[in-house]
Amino acid sequence: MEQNQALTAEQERKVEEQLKIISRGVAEIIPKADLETKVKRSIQTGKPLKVKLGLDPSAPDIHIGHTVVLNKLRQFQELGHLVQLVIGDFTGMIGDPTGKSETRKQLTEEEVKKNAETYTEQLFKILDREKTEIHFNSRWLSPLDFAAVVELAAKTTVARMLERDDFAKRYNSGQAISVHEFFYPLMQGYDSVALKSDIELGGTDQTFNLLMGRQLQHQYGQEEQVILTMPLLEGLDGVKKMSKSLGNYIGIDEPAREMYGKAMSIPDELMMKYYELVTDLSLEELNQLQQGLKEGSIHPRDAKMKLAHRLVEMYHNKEAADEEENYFRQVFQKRAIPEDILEKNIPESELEDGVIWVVRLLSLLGLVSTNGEARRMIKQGAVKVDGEKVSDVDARITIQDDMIIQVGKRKFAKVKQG
RNA sequence: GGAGGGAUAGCGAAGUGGCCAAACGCAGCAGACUGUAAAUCUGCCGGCUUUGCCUUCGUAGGUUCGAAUCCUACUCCCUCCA
Repeated sequence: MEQNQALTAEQERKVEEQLKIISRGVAEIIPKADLETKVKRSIQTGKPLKVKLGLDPSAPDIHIGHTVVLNKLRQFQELGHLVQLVIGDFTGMIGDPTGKSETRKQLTEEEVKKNAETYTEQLFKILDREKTEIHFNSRWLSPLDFAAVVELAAKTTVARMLERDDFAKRYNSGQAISVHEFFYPLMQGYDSVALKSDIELGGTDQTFNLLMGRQLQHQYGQEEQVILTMPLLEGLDGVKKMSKSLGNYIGIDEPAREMYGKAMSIPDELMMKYYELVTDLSLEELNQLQQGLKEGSIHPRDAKMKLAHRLVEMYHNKEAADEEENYFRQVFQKRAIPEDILEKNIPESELEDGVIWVVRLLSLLGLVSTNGEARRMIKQGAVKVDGEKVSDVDARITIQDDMIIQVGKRKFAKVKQG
């Protein structure tokens, strides 16, 4: 990282601009000085930087939490750099212990392959295919023999491993840590060695693993990568990190309606963070919004609707976004009945002279999962038939075509005579 | 290898012969209030055409009129010692 020839004024400007874009929204850059050096050199030599992102193929659906990092990658691409996606097909068979309080289940080779495919399909909704390399880390990890593995393992210490927060916690609380779990950071780090990455991205929870890459590169005689961590996006619950397994996520492949609805359900406090991390609003727009919310000139609900609209527009299109906004107004603000509700036939065999027991009806329509639930809903006044509350658990309903059954605020079904 | 502790509903956690379908907390669901937010209050929260019945307290047997609770074996987990 020496050769510090003077840059032209034009180049200086470019470096500054790149650094500004790269740094925006980032949680941490380790170390900042190296980033500057690398960017400078890249501009001087015209050689793109290799920016690595490791993907864990255990949860194949990309959600907007992932997009925080992906958007940053796209920015790199827009600046002319090269993205190295590493599908952890090999690592996936071990399972990343990060943030998990217990040993993760290992995936089979087949599961991993299948998940990886799903991944790449979705990724290019955000990334530029032309400037992306896809690597499977089994390519360099499977050929390693035991001697090589021992050598790799010798490059770090148990004490160092135990610095990692979740390992430390588990160790101290007496929970099991399998020895093989120590290999995960090593392998991820080795990926960087294999690819000679310049920069590695990840969520803040990945910091330890990313640092391992730096350490290993150093020990293998390479220039160390710069680490860039992105803030973790909390999920719909507003507390925990967005993740598929917690079910608090918005998937980028989800239907527009789901997406809009889920976006509306995020806590207010998180709204700005979402705007900042997952939309492409400019800084000025962001500030305006923030100001408006603070002064009370913008209703938080409206700001959130705009966010929901934006998201749907990004992953579907404007028409869909408009439609869902409209739907939302209809159903939730005016408490109206949506036009396109699920229709379902009630088979003749369920009827006795055209009459059916309410509880049975609800479960046939799939509005409840058990009869007990149906009873509960009825007792609590959550059930309406054609707008009329049904409060008798034993009520019999005379089926009519187009009859509308409602459970709670959001579940509707239309009865069709079969 | 030795000694000890544990396994209870989605999770955490009480319960140590009948009052246990199992306290309590969390999560979830519904109602009220709202902005399908948050907070709050109320109710529900194994299954069943439900004043009752059926299946559940790691697994399999046993004792008993009666077992989540006692006995036996097994599986898994943890702690300490080596």
